[in-house]
This record gives sequence, C-alpha cells and structure tokens, in this order.
Amino acid sequence: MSVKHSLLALLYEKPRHGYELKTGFEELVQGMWPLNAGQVYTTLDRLERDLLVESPGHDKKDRKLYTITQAGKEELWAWLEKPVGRSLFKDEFYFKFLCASHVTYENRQSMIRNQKETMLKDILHLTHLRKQMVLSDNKTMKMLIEGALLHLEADIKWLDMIAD
Amino acid sequence: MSVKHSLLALLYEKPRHGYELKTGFEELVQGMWPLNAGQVYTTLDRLERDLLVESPGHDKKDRKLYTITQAGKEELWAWLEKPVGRSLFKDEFYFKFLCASHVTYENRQSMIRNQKETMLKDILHLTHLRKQMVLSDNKTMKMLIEGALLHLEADIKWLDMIAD
DNA sequence: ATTGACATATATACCGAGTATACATATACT
DNA sequence: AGTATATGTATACTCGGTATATATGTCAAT
Repeated sequence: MSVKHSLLALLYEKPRHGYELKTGFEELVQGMWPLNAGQVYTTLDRLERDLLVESPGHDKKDRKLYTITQAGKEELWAWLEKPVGRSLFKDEFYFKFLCASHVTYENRQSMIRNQKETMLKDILHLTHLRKQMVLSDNKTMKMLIEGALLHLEADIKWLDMIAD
Repeated sequence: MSVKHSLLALLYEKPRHGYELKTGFEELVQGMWPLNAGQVYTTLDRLERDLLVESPGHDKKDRKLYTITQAGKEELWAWLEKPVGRSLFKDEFYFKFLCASHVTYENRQSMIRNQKETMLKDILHLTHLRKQMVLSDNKTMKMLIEGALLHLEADIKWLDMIAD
C-alpha cells in the first residue's frame, strides 16, 4: 500500500541498496506480503526524482546505495503524523454489501456465510500467530495482531447484526 | 476502489450510458466519494473489451448505452460471493504504526493522540449521519454507518491499549 | 567437476486505477 | 445577452503493482 513510505522508514535507520530494501521490507512484514523486487527500484527512482532520497554512490560490490534526505525525513514524519481516514466506502467489505443491495440478489445469506467463515478461520490463524509472537517476544507484531483481531470481531458482530 | 464492479451492479439494474453511471455511482455513495467522470469511460472500455458489458447502440440523444452481459453478471456474482481478505498489513492504520516502530520516533504519543482525535470526530459525524438515515429510512446506509462505527470503536480501543 | 537449484541484484514492459484537463452542448439565472 | 452550471464524452498523465528478463554468486548432489 504505502511501500514508498516504508522504504523511507527503512532508509531512516541506515543507508541501503535496492535489494537490501526488498529484504528489509519483507522482514518488516514477517514474510507475509511478498514484495515484487521491481517495485523497489521504480519507487526509488521516483523518491530520488522528488529529492526524498539521494545516492552517495555505489559500494564495493557496485550496488547503488541510497540515503534519506532531510526532505525525505519530513515527508516520513508528516505521513506518520497524519491520521488515516476511515472512509465509509473505501473499505471493500462494506462497499460490497452496498453494491449487493442494488442487485436483486437472492444469495445474500450465502454471501454473509462465506464472509463469516473466512473471518472465523482468520481469527483462528491470527490467534495462533499471536501465541508465537508472545513466545518470540515480538511486541510490535503482537500489537498488530491484536488490532486485526479487534477488527475481525467487529466485522463478525456486524455480520450477525445484518443477518436477520 | 472497485468502481468496476459497482458499474456492473448499476448495469445489472438497467442499461445506462456513461454519464448516467457517474450520477448513479454518486447516488450510491450519497455524494461522498466524488467520481472522476473520465474513469467511467475508461472503465467501460475495459469492461467492453473483456465482454462483461456490451452496447446495443446509442439513444435518441446519441449517448452510447451499455448493458451487462451474462459473463458480466457472473463476474459480479463471483465478486460478491468472494470474501474480502483482511490482511494485517494492507490496512494503512496498522502499517503506519509498524513503520513508526522502526524509526526512532519520539512523537509516538502525538501520533496516537492525533489519530484518536480524528476518530472521535468521525464517530460524532457518523452518529449524526446515522440519525439522518433513520429519519429518511435509508436502511442500507444506516447499516454501513453502524459497521463503520464498530470499526472506529475497535480502533480506539486498540489505541488505548497501545498508549501505555 | 558439472549440473541444477536457489539467493542476490537490477531493470523494463505492461496494466489497472485514479487525477487533471479539455472540449463540447444544453439549460437556467441574472 | 451573457454567464454560470449541468450534461456528456474523451484523452494525457501518473502511480502502484505484476510479470518477466537477465546476470552473477553459492551451495548441494550426482
């Protein structure tokens, strides 16, 4: 989603080259969300063009290094500070039900059932993952998982609400 | 987000021309989420290319009409039936905190505070909107708003959890 | 020792979705 | 009569993402 800003965050830690950013990103998301390598390089091109990163040159192995600029840091801070907008419609979950309400669609029940089934599986999976994060003492991931679980519980509550 | 499928849903009701789809879409989202008119036509081009819609010709005022095809209906049904995936990271809300955890960022508290403030305002706004929907007996919108409120409450609960 | 698989490393072509903008005609209002 | 706004369609451009090409390095098995 915002690969751009995550690259800025990674460069904030230390200078890196393209491939290092790819691996850094995947480490950040624990290997879930595989990142297409090509996207790293095109994103870096745009970041360099916009003066948010710059290159001090290549390392011994001829890999182009990148560092974050002052403007880049400011962009990153601004992004972090800016609250995310939770629009009613940008969430595909709700938007789908909105569309469904406009087609004479007899299978509303199966739609709800499918969705609920998937979410219950997700909850099981995340609960399991949460335990692993507790064991490996990964507090950030544990935190994120707990957030996702809260969301899923809200979703299921809503599905039950509208199922009547 | 999925303008494409919402156009299919609108064409499922009845044949329309481009501009009618634009107004139909904006009616669907109650005027929130302004749709760029150009996007309607490029999306229709792709839908026609993929044989999901077709044109029976122009009306008296020379506006090109579109109808949904059988393949288009099947695409729409499949999309409606397919549960939305709630990835841990595709949600910018969590992803931002993940990035923040990787920059030595002293302003975590203000980040949380900003986000919470915005969300409390959103709750007020949606609560007000909900009342209007009850008065105008718009059950679908009322339903969506209640879903969004459940999400916002979950978000705030989470922000309080991590604020320590 | 060589083959084959996999990791490292970068680059390009292409597509879908969204924004900006141009360009008409019709209608309403001042 | 002139101007603003609604109706109606189209194109150029950008961004983000996917697929794919390509090259080198490393390690394991035959």
